[in-house]
Amino acid sequence: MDEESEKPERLDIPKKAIYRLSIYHRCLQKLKDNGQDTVSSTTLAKAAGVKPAQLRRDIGYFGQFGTRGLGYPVDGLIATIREALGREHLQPVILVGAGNLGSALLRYHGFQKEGFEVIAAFDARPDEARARTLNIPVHDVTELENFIFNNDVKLAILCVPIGFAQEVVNRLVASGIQGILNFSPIMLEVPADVTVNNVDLALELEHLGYFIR
Amino acid sequence: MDEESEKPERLDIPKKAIYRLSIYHRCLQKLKDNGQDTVSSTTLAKAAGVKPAQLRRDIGYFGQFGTRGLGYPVDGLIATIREALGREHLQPVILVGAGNLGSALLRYHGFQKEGFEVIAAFDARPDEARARTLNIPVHDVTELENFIFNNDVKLAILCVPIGFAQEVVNRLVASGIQGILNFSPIMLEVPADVTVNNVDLALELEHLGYFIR
DNA sequence: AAGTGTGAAAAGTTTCACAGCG
DNA sequence: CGCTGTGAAACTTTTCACACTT
Repeated sequence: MDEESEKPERLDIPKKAIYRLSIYHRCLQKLKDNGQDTVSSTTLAKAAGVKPAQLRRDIGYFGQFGTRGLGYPVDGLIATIREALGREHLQPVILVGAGNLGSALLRYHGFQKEGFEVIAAFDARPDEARARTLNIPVHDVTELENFIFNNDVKLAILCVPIGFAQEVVNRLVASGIQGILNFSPIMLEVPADVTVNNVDLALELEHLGYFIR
Repeated sequence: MDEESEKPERLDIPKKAIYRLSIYHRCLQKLKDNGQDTVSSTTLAKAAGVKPAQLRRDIGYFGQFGTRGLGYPVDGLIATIREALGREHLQPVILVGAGNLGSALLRYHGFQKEGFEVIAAFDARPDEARARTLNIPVHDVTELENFIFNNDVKLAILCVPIGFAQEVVNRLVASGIQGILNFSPIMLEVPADVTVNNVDLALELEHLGYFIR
């Protein structure tokens, strides 16, 4: 949620800018596929749905990459963003809680596409039948600690029922997990050097309720 | 994404405050279940994971409800928030795109719990077998317009493949949908009086990548 | 004494606007 | 000329701190 930790430099980059970086990355990928090799802030900004000045500012946080009068090199920018987001290498991820939502996420291939690999799932009562329909091993949750340690996993997706969330998180943190994508509608308590990202589906729907009349 | 529309007063309330309102609502519900009938900003704020001053400010956007020296009436606050979020009545919702993620969301009961009812799903090629495993009708997407009109639906959950997203959104908007919960990793174009809420799962995972070392 | 409501300060973020480079 | 890079202005949101009420 927050970090006043040991990371150099990077601390004064707005969190929202980090999110936009991923969006830019996707747009750049598409441009690259189309054979573009340079792009102006105006063009990229339009594709990403932001203002050109904001895009330039966001990119500026990481250095100077553009050529005045021309624009940015597509490949160069992609490399820079991958580097910034720590995505040079395939990142292993585990998923805890292979219930309805959890199994759906395992079948969802959006993660894989973006440089993450969900290498295993864990559940309190692994469902053999369901496990066979996924092509990822579903382990008993008791094996969590060993697996994380042996495979040097840093990221976890959490889909367990509310009542178990905090307990599981404590174990994840103790085993060395540094980032948690949390689908339980609950505020998790973690040390300052662990980042939690909440995805609260009901909350997003409720939020819309405010804007419809 | 933004609105400079005809809504009175409410325009100067921060969007983030609206999100927090849903969180407060949940915490209040829990307090009520525990038999509490008043709560101080300090207590509620701790439960919601925010600072007391922020909670008071957020609540203050909607009026004065507290009693100095005592706190807020739990019931009163719940009522106020429900009213603000437009949740006095059960809100019908449709889901478009009953693929992997879509069907998982249909099985997810978090929405129902929070006052929304997913009353129908639509798909380009409704899968009969899969439909039987859900207890919600899956219609052909051609019936979209009629259904929305006949049932006065205002909210839609969008889980179609990227390539179809904008096209479907145009139809939703033309049929009177005012709020869209979008799971496709794409920036949708909608008129200013329609609100889009993006839930981009891959992006959330990428965001975590920045914070792990 | 306990706790709200809120001006005013601080912090965070976006946008403008333009100098300066290729 | 076109487009980046960026100071400075504008705007938004959070936090402080305290007067005020029960």
